[in-house]
Amino acid sequence: MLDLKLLRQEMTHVANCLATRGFELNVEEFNQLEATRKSLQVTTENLQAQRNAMSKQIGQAIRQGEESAALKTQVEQISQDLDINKAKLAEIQIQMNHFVMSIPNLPDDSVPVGLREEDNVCVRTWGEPAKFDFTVLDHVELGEKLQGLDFKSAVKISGSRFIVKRGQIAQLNRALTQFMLDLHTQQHGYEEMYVPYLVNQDSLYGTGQLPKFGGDLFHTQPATEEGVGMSLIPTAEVPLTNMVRDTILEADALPIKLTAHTPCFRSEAGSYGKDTRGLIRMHQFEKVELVQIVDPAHSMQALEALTQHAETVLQQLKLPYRVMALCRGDMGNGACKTYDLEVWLPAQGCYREISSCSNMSDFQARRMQARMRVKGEKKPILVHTLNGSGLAVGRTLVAVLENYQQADGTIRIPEVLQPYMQGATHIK
RNA sequence: GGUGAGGUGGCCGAGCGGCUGAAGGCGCUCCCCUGCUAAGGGAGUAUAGGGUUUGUCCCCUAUCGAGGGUUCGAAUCCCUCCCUCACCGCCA
Repeated sequence: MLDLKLLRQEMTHVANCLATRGFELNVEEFNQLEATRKSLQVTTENLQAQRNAMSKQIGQAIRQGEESAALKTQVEQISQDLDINKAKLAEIQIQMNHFVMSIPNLPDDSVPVGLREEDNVCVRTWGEPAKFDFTVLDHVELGEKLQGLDFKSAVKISGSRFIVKRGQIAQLNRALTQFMLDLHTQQHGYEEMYVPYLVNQDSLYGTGQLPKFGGDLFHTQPATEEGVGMSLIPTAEVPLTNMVRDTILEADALPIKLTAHTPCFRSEAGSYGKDTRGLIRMHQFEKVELVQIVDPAHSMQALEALTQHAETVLQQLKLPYRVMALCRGDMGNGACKTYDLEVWLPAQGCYREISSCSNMSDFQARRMQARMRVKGEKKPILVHTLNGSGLAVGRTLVAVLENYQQADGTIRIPEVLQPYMQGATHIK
């Protein structure tokens, strides 16, 4: 959510800036809403002030045993007007709120201009794609050959875009998450968290999934008729970031660095036909998430650091990758800057996204009212929030299978994972 | 799920229809005093929105778990919901 004051005062600048990410701000609609809001709010507050003052008079009159009936009828009239105005104002505020909540974040100046994926800029690459002297298999063939990826059972049990992993592959999956969590907690200073997988609506508004992207989520049925159901998390970013919702933090409590391993659930509505083969796009997948809550002055350095933390996972696994700075049009709604990590997949002969690291600046903090106290400042200021995958476990598994495959269809186990596999060196 | 007790400012805790944005205490900030330390005295100390100015000044409104209701007026009364605690039941 953007700063309403900024929106009011720098409308043209904001609109132009948003246009560079492909969002058309309806200036006219906003101005109209704003004008109506202003006049309604002023009259409403004036009426309230009148009512409060006269009610006080009535109180005094009664205490002194004076007549108060005339005053009462006057106030009654005011109250009636007030009710009408209040209702109108509430309606406008709902509209305003929806309007503002639907506006994406302003991109940072350093973000490449462009609207499509092709406009993303490669910042650096790491590692060399290995050369194979045999025909490489993709992870689906490898997984089925090793009887470790069971797509048939998953379809029977749940449907498409689900997976059953078994045996050594299931274990490798577990090894990956253990390895990632250990790395981030022991080397990168994150606190390990265990969080709910079902969250309430406030949390989803806080991190920006709602109101715009409810269709990407799985929602549970309301528990009661009036009650609103909870939703399965699409990423641990939601519970982790919402830890600081409605909180004023002391400066010395920052930065807060949190990590959690959770399943993630996405409806993938609108992605029909995309990545239908294999593990790339699942309704349920696992991720080790990194979240940082920082002083706004340091958020850009924090983004670089957080991206490094995610990169370290790939480096230790010796998986070739590249870092892409997303262009304005390709970034997620709440991000002011995003780096995607793309891992090399030999079977596809291309790099595929395995992590997305974003600085959300104050976009989520404003929605969540997550603030900090600054020395010398009277008012608390909004913190900045960042998040990134460190990494998507399912896709990392794909990368390991494909990059570490051998001519006979077996898989070497990356050295750093072997301690987590009882010292095993291969999956056969 | 049942019964009972509660949810008030950074924290503790009063208030139970108007004089309460909220006593008192703790904490914190500034000042004074005391040669250090301890103690003492004084002042200040919520958040959000708006008006007005762009002067960190002033004014207004809202907020005592959330949402409704009663009333001229609600932290205070009524209803619904959420949460916390205790006991019972059930259960991984």
